[in-house]
Amino acid sequence: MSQPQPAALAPAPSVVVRAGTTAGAAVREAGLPGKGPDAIVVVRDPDGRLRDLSWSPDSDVTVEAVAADTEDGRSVIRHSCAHVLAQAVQQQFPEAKLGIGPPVRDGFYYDFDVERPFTPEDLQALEKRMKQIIKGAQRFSRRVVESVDAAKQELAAEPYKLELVDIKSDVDTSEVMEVGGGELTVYDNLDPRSGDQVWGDLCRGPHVPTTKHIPAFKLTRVAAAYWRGNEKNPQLQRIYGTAWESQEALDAHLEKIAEAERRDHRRLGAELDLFSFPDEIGSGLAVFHPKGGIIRQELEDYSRRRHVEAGYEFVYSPHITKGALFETSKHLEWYKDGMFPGMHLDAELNVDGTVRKPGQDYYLKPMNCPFHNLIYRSRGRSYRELPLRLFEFGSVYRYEKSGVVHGLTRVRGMTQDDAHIYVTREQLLPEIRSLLAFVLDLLRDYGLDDFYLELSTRNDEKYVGTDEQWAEATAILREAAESSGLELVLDPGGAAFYAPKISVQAKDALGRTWQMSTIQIDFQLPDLFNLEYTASDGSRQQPYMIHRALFGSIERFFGVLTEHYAGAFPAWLSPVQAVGIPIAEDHVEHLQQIAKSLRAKGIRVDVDTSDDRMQKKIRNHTLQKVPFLLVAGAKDVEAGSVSFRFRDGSQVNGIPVDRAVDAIHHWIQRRENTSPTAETFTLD
RNA sequence: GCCGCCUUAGCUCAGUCGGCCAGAGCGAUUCACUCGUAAUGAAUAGGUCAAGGGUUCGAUUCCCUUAGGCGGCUCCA
Repeated sequence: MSQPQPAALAPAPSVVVRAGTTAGAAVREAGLPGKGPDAIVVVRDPDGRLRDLSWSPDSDVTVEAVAADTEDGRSVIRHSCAHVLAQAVQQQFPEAKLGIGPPVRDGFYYDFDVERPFTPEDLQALEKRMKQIIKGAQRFSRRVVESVDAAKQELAAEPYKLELVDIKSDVDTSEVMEVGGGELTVYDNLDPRSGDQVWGDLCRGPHVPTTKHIPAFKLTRVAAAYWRGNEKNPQLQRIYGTAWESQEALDAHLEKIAEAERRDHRRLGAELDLFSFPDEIGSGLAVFHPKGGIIRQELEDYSRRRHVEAGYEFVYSPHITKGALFETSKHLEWYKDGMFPGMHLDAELNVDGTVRKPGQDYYLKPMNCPFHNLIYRSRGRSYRELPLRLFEFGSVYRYEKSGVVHGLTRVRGMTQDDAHIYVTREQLLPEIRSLLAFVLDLLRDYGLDDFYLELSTRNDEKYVGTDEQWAEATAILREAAESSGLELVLDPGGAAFYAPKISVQAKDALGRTWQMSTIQIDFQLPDLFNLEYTASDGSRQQPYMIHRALFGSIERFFGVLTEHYAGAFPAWLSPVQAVGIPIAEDHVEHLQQIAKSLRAKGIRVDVDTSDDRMQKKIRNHTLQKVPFLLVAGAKDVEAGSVSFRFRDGSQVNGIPVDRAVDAIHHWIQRRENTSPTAETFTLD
């Protein structure tokens, strides 16, 4: 999630720190703020390292002052707040052993090894202690530890910290804040009056000058986490919190979390009667109700149409297959754990129990590509047919571990809008370029328009194929990605074992990013399936294969769009596009006539003839997020008109029926993604 | 898969420190009301308190197991 408060726009002010003086003194002399949301909390040295305000260089240096309300400033506040949390935990639970405590996006956490897990009541008590510590204005004081042995002696009671000291040389990531940067340092918390050490922690820093510089924080949740992220290690108890440069920024952040909860697609799915996950079917397996079905159908129909226009051909394949197919494709070798177990069929036994016919294993398919390869291979192919673009809304099943299924975004059964494109070497780059443009264009049509690209490269631990193949495919993807003009982020080692990939990351209305489309170049499967085509010179050549999913999974895309629009879908996707609301029973007939005209144009419209009062009807259909409410009473009946009320409560009254019908029709036909309002809804 | 929390009416949630007929709001149904821009009134129906086992004179309440959900961790072709 992005920040509710934009970081200060002005460039960070520079100050010169004279040799032997502190950064803090220079900042003060320069007249920069020492408190408030834009207080300077650390400085950045010419090498880009963040330094404490107590830092004192050996020679004159120019540094950048880093304010609390910048991303770096917030990280420092959060990291310092994590220390305060750890101090509070060890006050309250002296036996607690410390894990790590880094800042993370929007907050921080700290891991502890404790006898019993923390309870919500513990969190409250800890918050209270933290507030006392912060009020006490303890000083964060950096101290270099002489040697590894000295550090070990000091940390004898902290087994996890000892481990970090031992592995210090090979951890230097943003997650492990404890060690790194060449020397071992401890940050002591000092009592401001006596100067006594109250608490201390192995840490590379930097920190805010005193605990008073943590203006606002909140502990948010507890969870278990494996020590150093490895499931073979013991689980520690993790406390998450968030901290900000001001109470206002914290409140804005909490409000944003509340808004995300209100938009949660699982909640909206029930409220708007779109889909459900009946226990009887099984975890991670959704059913779409009629209203969700309409949205899904519209999503798919539009996609289908665009794919036809872009030269794709539609294919279908079954949901299960004999295991041999996935042996050929190596899915059974690489992903068996993620597949539903096979079903053993067709075996026949003799009376004595011996096998007469051995039978075979069938599997639910986790991917569509092997099937598409069989379609490709079903007859000889000519270079004239390439690029051959096979598309399928393919249902796939993956045995996701029980703890990971989550609404529509992580399911066990889903529909991929999957395409496999077979091309010659020469066609590869232009095809990927146009593919990328196609993908982005289509995503924009659904209302997502803020993207960046991610290039996932080879995981050297886990891959098949030659160095040349990987280098070539990666270079082509990179070139296509760079020519798109979008920001490109590298994801080293993030590729699947068989191919590098470009993924399109889209930001939704709340600024959260979702991985949407993926594009992969595959040189393995054409080989494993012996795919070939006849070139113009009569030789047999192996095609390249591109895997491509646009939505990824329809279910997930549905979930993302639900949250993006907060359930207020664009009119063209809305399950109910218009509802007629009569003021009294006498006005029903008039609305029925209007509804008839709308239906004739393919618009989904109801007339609410229930016993409810008209105010109640407006409330009901507003809560159902219907884009066009058509109100009619005696005045409208007499004038042959109708009155509009929109989702935002704005209204346009007394519109002649024909104009109203045309305007709604045009709005939907244009696939406007915004909600109509009195201001934006034009009647021409 | 691991850790923690949770599961009471269709939905959201009270409640029972182990004891008579388990409550509310919304929703549903019926009746009355016919109303100009976010909740008209009344009545009725609806629950083996997730499932199974145990402890107990007695369990929705305590314990165990299972299923499902939620928040993380690990994983995500």
